[in-house]
Amino acid sequence: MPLPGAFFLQPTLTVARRLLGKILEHRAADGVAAGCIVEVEAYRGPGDQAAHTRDGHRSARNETMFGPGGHAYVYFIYGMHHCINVVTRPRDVPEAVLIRALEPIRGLDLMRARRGPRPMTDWQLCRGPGSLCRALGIDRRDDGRPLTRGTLRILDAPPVPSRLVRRTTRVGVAYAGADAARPWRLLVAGCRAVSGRRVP
DNA sequence: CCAATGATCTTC
DNA sequence: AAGATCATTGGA
Repeated sequence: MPLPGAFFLQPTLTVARRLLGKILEHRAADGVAAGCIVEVEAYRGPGDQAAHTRDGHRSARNETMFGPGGHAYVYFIYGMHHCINVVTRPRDVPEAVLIRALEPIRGLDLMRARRGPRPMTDWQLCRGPGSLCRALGIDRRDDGRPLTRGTLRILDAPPVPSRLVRRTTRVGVAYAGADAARPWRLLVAGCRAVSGRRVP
């Protein structure tokens, strides 16, 4: 079952924590692919200097973050990658959770085809925010789509036990001053699909 | 370490 | 209108 809309209206760090273990599924024209969420980062609105909505900045790119929770905020970065966020909180509270890694569950052959000819183990297919969007066939056309229904959904699954959850600082936000030090990256310990900087 | 590659944002 | 930046990735 897809998660209900109310799930996404909770405080953003709560949503981030509870998203670990849930399933991100994309039913595209060329097939279905899905994975279990194992790494996320919370971005907390106007006051968070690492967020696209810092200081209330509102533009065509981040407009989706100002809408109600439960929708996908997908943006294009570095001229070649897409990243998908889960928008949280009610309308006009511009917060979101970036999905950084998935453990592949379904459609591994399709993921492999989308990722290209480079040899890759299963757990590398959705490692990193750009990589997982490519493996699931997610791009800017998916920006603003609901995650509670339709062909891009987050499905309920058992929560990850607290003893397996680690918190660290967020990746790639060194420019954000004091907010760069906030432990708003959550990940599942011992999971090989987790991106970049590892954790004991 | 650094190049890729283009939309977005800042500044003129 | 031009220049810098970027919630990244993969290869030297």
